[in-house]
Amino acid sequence: MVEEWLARFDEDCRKRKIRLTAQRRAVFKALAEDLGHPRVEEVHQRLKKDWPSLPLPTVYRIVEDLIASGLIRRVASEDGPLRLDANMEAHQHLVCRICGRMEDWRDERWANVRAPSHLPNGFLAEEYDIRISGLCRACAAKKN
Amino acid sequence: MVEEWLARFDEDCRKRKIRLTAQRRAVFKALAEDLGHPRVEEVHQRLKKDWPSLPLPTVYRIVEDLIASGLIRRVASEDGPLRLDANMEAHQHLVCRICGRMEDWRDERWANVRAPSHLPNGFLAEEYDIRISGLCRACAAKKN
DNA sequence: ATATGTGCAAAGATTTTGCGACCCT
DNA sequence: AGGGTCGCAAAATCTTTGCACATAT
Repeated sequence: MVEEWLARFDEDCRKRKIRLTAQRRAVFKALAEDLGHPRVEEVHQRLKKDWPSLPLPTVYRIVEDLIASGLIRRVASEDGPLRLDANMEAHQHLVCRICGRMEDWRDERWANVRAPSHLPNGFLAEEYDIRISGLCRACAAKKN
Repeated sequence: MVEEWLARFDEDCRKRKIRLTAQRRAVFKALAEDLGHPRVEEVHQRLKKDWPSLPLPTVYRIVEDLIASGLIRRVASEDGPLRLDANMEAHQHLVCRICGRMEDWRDERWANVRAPSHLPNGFLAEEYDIRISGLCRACAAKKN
């Protein structure tokens, strides 16, 4: 699957006129290999073994570019560091209100949702980000 | 409306055995008066005029407590600072993928959605946070 | 060739922590 | 009275910026 995504990545870069650099490809590859919503810091660590010198600020810049181009997306942890997701397919997240932990979840009810054609202030909908907020088992147990 | 929310706040504090302090009440009041998803820093600024000495770290601690108790909630800006919302009623957000700007939006289709009774790993659903991700008018214009 | 992207170093912004004093219940 | 909270100061974490050099198209 990673191979397939990388091929599409190259194609998308050409299509969107973003320069395809080795650094960008490496960052995307790291994200495609880790779909557990890693932080930028974690991506950087993962890249260390193949690319020991790639600096963290560069990873930040690349991540920003890829998000702006729609090749990856942010999935806010709601409590601090930015988290990333190379999975652009429709899926939902369960987010713990207390510890911020987040896991993927897919419910067919949401799969075919479409945005209304008219949203306020000319907002251009691209996709739904549906998250169910609540308590994970561990935090629920702590509260009794 | 703010008065009503404050009354409920006092009651909820008692109910949940959180000590009702003047500081906590002031923070909640500031949030009830500004429903535009302020950052912690903005809440702190707003409190300055009524409470010049209340330190920022204390605001952080109070905010953390109120979130953990379900009296307010986080609405992640997806690109950095934590944002807060004292409006606990069901509503949706439009979030710009590029600039992170976020606005409230209410669609009746979502108003009465209920969480499935069984979620993975014993996750305890409290509410849906439905956000439509895309481009705000300004960012859409910049991209042509 | 040239505009775009990267590396390096430094700073900026945001959030957390430790500890003694204070105050709600 | 006693344990949760607050104030203060300091630090840790996360993210951005400026500028010179390198590189993709």
